Amino acid sequence: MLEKTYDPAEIEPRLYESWEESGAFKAGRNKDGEPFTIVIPPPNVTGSLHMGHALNNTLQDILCRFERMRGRDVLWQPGTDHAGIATQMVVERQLAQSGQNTGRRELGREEFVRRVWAWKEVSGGTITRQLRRLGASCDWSRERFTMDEGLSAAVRRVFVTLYRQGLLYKDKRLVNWDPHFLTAISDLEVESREVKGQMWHIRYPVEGGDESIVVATTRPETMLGDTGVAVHPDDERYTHLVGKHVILPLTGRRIPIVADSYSDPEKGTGAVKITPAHDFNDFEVGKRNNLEQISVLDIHARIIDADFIPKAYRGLDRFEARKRIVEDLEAQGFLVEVKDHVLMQPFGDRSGVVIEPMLTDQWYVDAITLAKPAIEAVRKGDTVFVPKNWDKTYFEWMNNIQPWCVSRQLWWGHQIPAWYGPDGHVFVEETEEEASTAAAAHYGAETALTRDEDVLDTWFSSALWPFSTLGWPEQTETLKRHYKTDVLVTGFDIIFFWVARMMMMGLHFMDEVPFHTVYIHALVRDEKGQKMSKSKGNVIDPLDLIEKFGADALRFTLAAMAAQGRDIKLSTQRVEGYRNFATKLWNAARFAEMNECRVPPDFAPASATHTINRWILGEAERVTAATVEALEAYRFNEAAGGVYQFVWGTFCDWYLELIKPLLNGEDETLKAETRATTAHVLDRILVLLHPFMPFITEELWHKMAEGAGIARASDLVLAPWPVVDAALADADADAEVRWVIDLVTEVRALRAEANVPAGAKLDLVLVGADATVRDRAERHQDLIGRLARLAGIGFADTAPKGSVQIVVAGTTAALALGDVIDLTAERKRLEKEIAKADQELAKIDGKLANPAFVAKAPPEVIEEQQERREATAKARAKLSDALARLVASL
RNA sequence: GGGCGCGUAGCUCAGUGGGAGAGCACUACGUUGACAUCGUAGGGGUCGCUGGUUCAAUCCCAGCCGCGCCCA
Repeated sequence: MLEKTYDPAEIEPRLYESWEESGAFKAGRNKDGEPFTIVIPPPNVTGSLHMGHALNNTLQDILCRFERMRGRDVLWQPGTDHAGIATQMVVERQLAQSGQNTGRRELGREEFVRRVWAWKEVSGGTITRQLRRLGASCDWSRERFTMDEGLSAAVRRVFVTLYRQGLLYKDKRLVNWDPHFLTAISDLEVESREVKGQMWHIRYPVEGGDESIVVATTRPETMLGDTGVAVHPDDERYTHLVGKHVILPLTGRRIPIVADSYSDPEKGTGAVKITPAHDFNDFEVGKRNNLEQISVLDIHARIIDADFIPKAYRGLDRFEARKRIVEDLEAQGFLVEVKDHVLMQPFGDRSGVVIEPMLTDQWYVDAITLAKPAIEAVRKGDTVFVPKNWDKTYFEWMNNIQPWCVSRQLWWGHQIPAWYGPDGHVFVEETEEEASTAAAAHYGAETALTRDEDVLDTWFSSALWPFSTLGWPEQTETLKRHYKTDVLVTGFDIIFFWVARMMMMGLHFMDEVPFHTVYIHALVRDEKGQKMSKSKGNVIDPLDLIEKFGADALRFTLAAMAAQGRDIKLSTQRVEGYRNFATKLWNAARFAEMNECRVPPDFAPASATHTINRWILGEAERVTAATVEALEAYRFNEAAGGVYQFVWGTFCDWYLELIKPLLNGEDETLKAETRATTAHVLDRILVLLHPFMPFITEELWHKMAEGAGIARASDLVLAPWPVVDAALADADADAEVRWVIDLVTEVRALRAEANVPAGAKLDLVLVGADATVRDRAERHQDLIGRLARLAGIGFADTAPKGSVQIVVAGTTAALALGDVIDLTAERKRLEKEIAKADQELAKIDGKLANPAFVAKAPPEVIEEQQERREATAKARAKLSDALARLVASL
């Protein structure tokens, strides 16, 4: 016997363990099945589960469980990401907090990396444990880590291959430099924010004469590295100065005035200072005009110690230097004016400090070349985005892609497989031995090499994830069988970081797209629509919700809210509501159990005879088909909503109520059929709900069988998904039950509006009922009586005196209210109903009277309108009859 | 400046070229041996505004207003 209440906290962990032990999630278990493959977006190894993960993995799990039941050989490939900068940050912070005053540099690279690994060992299990708690049916036996042996080998192979193909190279260019972490970062890791600053107008004297030119800048301190002044070629104010030189204040350096269309005559003074080594635009201007590139900042963004820089500024922090330089310019009369100015300033997304464009040697991937096939693949539809619109975002980025800076001056990550000889010659090889061999060949003798200190951008290894996790560069069976994968489920925030790069790498190395579908889901926000963040303190921890309401409730909530194209504003109330849904299901199962419902081995739904049973069997097929259709289209919310409505609104609210008289009746054959049907439909519900609510459904799957003394062929997780049997739909049964439901609903509404005490049983008379109605009423009078609280159902040609009338499907039903009738209320009700019908009629008549409508609308629409008009008119006539009679009796 | 998206019940949100929906909240009443984490019923909306297309627009198109996000 099922416990009175459902306790997810007890059930969920136990069931997960048993699934994992039985190998239910293992790929290859079902060798005959067509493969279905999803690679998990690898969470940071030292992270913990947040709401975005919960959504992301719930959706993947729904698909995996659905396809597994449908007979596919499912591989949900799990794993974690080493998350270079993020993880290094955490460990550095720990070092700082340990109070031992040892930073990573004091520790040394080897020891520091050892400590990061140690931290990974300690905390690395957290997120995978939490994914299990959520119910994620990953094949954990295949769990990977971006820095494990195999994946590291893949990284080296890709690096070396791209290098040899000329698609990866070392270059001295401006990069986004993070002066806090002392590393280069990619464009994507830079956040531009609007900042209130100033615009300084500085006068640069023109060489040989009294003239001067005023430049406007937001970064006066970089003037130490100015190597030119640019004016627009068409700007007549300055034409005569082009080709001349200015003498840079404070340093006295002599720099040229050049014409370049980069300067905007409308902005500032129309003249700009050019600092090629510290500004991306200036870098380009400098290249076009052959200007020198002079770096004036060190890696900490302090003014360097160099001869050409006045002593007073050497070693100053950039902001301090700005202050001093502005003061000095003012003192010496070079500062013309200072204006408040709002500018876009780049910040490191992790460090939060102002990013400095710096001229450094870095490794770059030729993304422009790699992007071409990746763009084409989406254009051709080899990979489709769902919702479709996201392909625009993808194209936008890919069409404007820049060389990808992949080197990082960090310690935690894949060290770049490049070695340098004494003369700086570079050897790019997969191993140190190969590099040594190459060096020996190059120099004609054994030569000591030093390895490149840098590591690769974390996303470099993530980009290989769909094939590296399957065994590449080895040509494994798994790789052959499961690449390309099926669908990638992810948030839009990493389309650039990850999706685009997987597309490029997948196409380049596997010659095939990594997935046929990219399902982009929403962002989970708090109930006010704010992005959840630690600093705002509005983070809802999915594990708290799981603890409180169960993983099933959280999963169902996320699925039900995962409508395409809109963010999810999560409220606890909603989760609570779906917890109640789980309880409802539990209680429905208890009811079935109490009534000894079970599916006999030879049960054939098609042979069911009773209308109620035939009706629910047809409905069950319909909801099954709808669920499949919705899931195949990634409409999670529709799938969830449809099943919810069926379980609560159809099965519990009506079917279970309708069969109570049958189960308590005398007809044993009918009872047996009804029990079988109930159990059959309940089983169906468990199957349909399993992808969404795996725990409670699995529990009931077993508990119901136990109670009935039957054995299940398998756990629900591996049970076969039903093939829809459309032949079970029975239009007559549908119409009949619909009629019963309408009648009961109408009578209930009437009772409530007429303030009939809940306990009072009334007589119902069907007026002028035809054979069909009479037949239906007689057949179902017990249950109609029960649900509508009737003493009995009779038939008559006219409504009994003093009765109140309603119209159900064209037939007048009279309720003898006797003393309990509230005549005024009843009159009001009838008038309201009539008014509603009149409004409706006016609307339809308006349409039908319109010749254009009759001429142009499709025949079926016209017919439908005519039918509606007739039905409404009939009902209105009966209502007004009833009203007339009522008024007469007053 | 470029791009994407959103404005539907008090709140959170579905949805559709032809009869406005759900959950929560609210109100009233609770009875029938699954369920008070429940049941029954009810109130509540010119579907942001203005035009256009159409026989017909909440839905398609344009403009406007308000809001959000991404990129520069």
